[in-house]
Amino acid sequence: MRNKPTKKYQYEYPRAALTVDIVVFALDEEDLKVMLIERSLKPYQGQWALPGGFVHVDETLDHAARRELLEETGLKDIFLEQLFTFGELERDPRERIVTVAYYALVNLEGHDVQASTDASNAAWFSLSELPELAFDHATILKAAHERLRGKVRYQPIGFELLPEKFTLRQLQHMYEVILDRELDKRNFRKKVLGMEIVQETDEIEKDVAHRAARLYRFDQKAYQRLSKQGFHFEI
Amino acid sequence: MRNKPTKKYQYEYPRAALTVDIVVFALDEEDLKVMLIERSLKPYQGQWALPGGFVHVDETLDHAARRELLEETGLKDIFLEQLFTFGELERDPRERIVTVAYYALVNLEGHDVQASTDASNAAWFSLSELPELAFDHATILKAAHERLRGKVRYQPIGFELLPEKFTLRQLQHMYEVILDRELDKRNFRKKVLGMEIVQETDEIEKDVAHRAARLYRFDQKAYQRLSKQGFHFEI
DNA sequence: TACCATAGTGTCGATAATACACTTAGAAAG
DNA sequence: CTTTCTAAGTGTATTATCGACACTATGGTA
Repeated sequence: MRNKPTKKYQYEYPRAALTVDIVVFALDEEDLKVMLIERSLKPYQGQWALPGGFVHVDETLDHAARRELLEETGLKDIFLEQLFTFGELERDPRERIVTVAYYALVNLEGHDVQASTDASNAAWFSLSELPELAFDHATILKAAHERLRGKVRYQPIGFELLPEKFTLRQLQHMYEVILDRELDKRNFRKKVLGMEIVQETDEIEKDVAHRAARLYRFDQKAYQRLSKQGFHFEI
Repeated sequence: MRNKPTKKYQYEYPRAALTVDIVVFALDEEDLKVMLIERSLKPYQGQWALPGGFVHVDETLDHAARRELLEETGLKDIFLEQLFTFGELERDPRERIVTVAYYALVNLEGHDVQASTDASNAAWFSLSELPELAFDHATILKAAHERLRGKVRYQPIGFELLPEKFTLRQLQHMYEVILDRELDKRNFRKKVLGMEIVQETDEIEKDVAHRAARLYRFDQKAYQRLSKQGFHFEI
C-alpha cells in the first residue's frame, strides 16, 4: 500500500502544477511518426499520451524535458526545442496543471526506443493513424506538427530526422513528407547542392536493389559560416 | 501592517511559482518603443521591469497576461501572443519562479498609457536607450524583439503597430524600423499594393506641411480569403 | 509667387523558380 | 550472361520575381 502523502510544502496562494510534454518526431520510409506512451496510471489509464511529467522545483524546463524523455523512452542526446505553454483551466481533470510543451526530432536508425522504466508501453505512431490521445495532447501534437512544417523550410532542422549520412533522395523525401507536397528532383538537387551546406562523402548507400546513391552529410560549420554572412536557408 | 501570511495551500512536492511577463511594443516617428514599469516592491525595487505578475490558479495564461497588462498599464484589447517560457533556476532571487512571456503590439495613438493602479511608474523606452532591467527581463526583451523581427516578415502583424488608417509611408517606415534596413519606396508600394491586402480609403492624412498622402487600412477579410487560397504574405 | 517636403509613378536587367526527359549504374531474375 | 527493373544522376529553356534607379505632382509655408 502507498502511504498517505505528507503535504509538507505550503504556500500563501494556491499554485498550479507544472509539467513538460514532448512531441518526438521521427521519419521512416513512408511518413512522419510520433512517439506515444501508454499510460499506466490514472487518469486516462490505458490511453496513449505524449511522454512527459512533472517539473522538479530544482531543475530547468529543458532539463525536465530531457529527463522525462530518457526515463520514459530511453531517448537522449536529441534535438529538443520548446514549443508552447498550454494553460487551459480544465486540461487535466485532477487539478490545475500548466504544461510546457517541447518537440524533438530523432533519426530512427541511431536511437533505439527502449522499454520505458515504469513498464508502460512506448511506440511510434504514424501521424495519419493516431489513436485517441489523453488530456489535450491532440492539440499539442497539432501545434508541434505545424511548428515543424513552418520551421523546416527556413531552418536546417530537418537533418535531425535523418541519419548522419544520407542520400539526396532521403533528404528530398523528408521535405516532401513534412511539407506534404512533391518536389522536383532536379530542382531540389540544384538548390541543395547550390547552398553548399551538405558535404559529399566518398561513400554510397548499401544493400539496395538498384544503383546506389552517393551519401552526403550536413555541414554544420559551413552553415554557421554562411549564416553569419547573411545567408538565408530556405527550401 | 501586513498580516503574517497564512500558508494554507499545501502540496506533496514543492512547486514553482508561475508568472507572466509582457513585452509591449509600440512605434513612433523614430523607432520601436517598449513599455516598462518601475518596480515599487522588492526585489529590484526602483528598477525598471516588464509588466507582469503571478498567474492565478483559476485563470488561463492569456487571461493572466491581459489582466496584468490592464492593471499595470491600462492597456486593453491589444494584440497579444505567447512568446516563450523562461525557467532558469536563479532567474528570481526569492524562489523558483517560471514565467510565461508574452509580447504585445499597440498603436500609440489609439491607446493612452494610464498611471498604473499600484502607483508604480509606467513609461515607453526606446529599444536603443534601455535602462538596466530587473530579473532576466533583458533576455526576455531580446527574445521578443527577435520574434517580432522574424515574424513581421511573413505574418501581417505589423499593422497592429499602426493606427487603423495609415499611409504607405508609415507602413514602410514600420518595416524599416523593425527589420532595421531601408526599403525602396517604389518596390515596397508595388509589393504591398500587389498583394491586395490593404484597402484604399477616400481619406488623406491631415495637418502635414506637404502634399498629403492617401490613407489605407489593412483588409483582414481579404487577407483571410487569400490565406485560404494558399497565398503567402511576405515582405 | 517661389520654395520646400513628401507623394506618387515605370522600366529594365539580373536573378531565381519552374517545368520537363533521357541516359547510366547496379542488382535481380530468368 | 542477358534481360529487366529500379532509382541515380544530369541541363536547358521559359517564366516570374527582385532590385536598382529619377523624375513629376501636389499642397502647404515663407
